[in-house]
Amino acid sequence: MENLDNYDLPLFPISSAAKLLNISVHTLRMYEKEGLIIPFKKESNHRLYSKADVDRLKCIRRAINESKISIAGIKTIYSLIPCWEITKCSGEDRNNCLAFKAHSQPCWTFKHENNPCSKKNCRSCDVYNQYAECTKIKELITSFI
Amino acid sequence: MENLDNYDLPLFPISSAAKLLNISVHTLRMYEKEGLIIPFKKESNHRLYSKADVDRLKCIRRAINESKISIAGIKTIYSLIPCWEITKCSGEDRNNCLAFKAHSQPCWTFKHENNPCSKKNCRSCDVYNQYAECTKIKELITSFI
DNA sequence: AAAAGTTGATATTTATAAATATCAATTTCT
DNA sequence: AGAAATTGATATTTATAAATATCAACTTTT
Repeated sequence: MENLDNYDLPLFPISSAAKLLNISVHTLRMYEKEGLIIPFKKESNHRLYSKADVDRLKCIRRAINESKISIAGIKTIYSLIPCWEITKCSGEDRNNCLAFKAHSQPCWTFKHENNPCSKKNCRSCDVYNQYAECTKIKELITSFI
Repeated sequence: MENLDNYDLPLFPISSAAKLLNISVHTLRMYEKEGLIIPFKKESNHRLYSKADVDRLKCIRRAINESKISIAGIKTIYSLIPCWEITKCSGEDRNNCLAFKAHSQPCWTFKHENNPCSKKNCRSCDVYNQYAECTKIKELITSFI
């Protein structure tokens, strides 16, 4: 996490982000379809990526290429983030929440209705933002227990 | 988990276990080397597997073949089990524990010295036993928070 | 004694996830 | 106007994890 005030601003179109990461545009769209990344979308539907997004994607690439964790594995690990604690979900909200029960999809890949998340944008949610790094997830779990 | 009183007994030599699982003997040894399974060992060093072991291995095979989670991914997920809660590890014990800090290896792949685990056999530990199924790990985390 | 187990290499095969490359029809950016 | 973006297919390539198959030298089981 760099200390830059434009760290979270939508700066890069998909082609620039792909160049920064040295991967193809298609791969970026694939990561999005899998729920690993949520880029900004202009009204025109064009994607824009922040520096934070690029860092998140670098982290994902390390997990895939160095740690040898498959995309399905990363999704499963993301699904273990105790989102209900971060969002202060009530007991009733949890029981009605597909994300709470999920164990192969991150919470932010679900549609949230009639719960604290319905008003939020997952892109700017702490659940999505603070734990891109798999290594931080254990610390997170530890901190909540 | 079948309701059989011989469920946890060392019954099958490696060749029989391999046949039951329809995989090769070498693959079973590989899973052991990766820390996914801890079979019984006779004094002669020969492996023996229980029905519980076979069920655990079936679960691991489903994660690999159906859920498409890589072995490295499974190990990472296992490392997220809050062992320190299950074993009632003290704060000081945690800080001295490699397993507590690990995020790519299950706790039972470490040597435990001078902590509550040093007296235990991981094979018969709840951390190892009760959460072979990845889907149960989220429930476990939830239960502790 | 023969069969089956052990460790520890190394080498090869197989299966498939991950990534790339296309296409087309359309829209937006500069 | 031309470049670059969009969605949504389909097809192919590439990289490598997972699994198998070998060795050899030795020990244990039956």
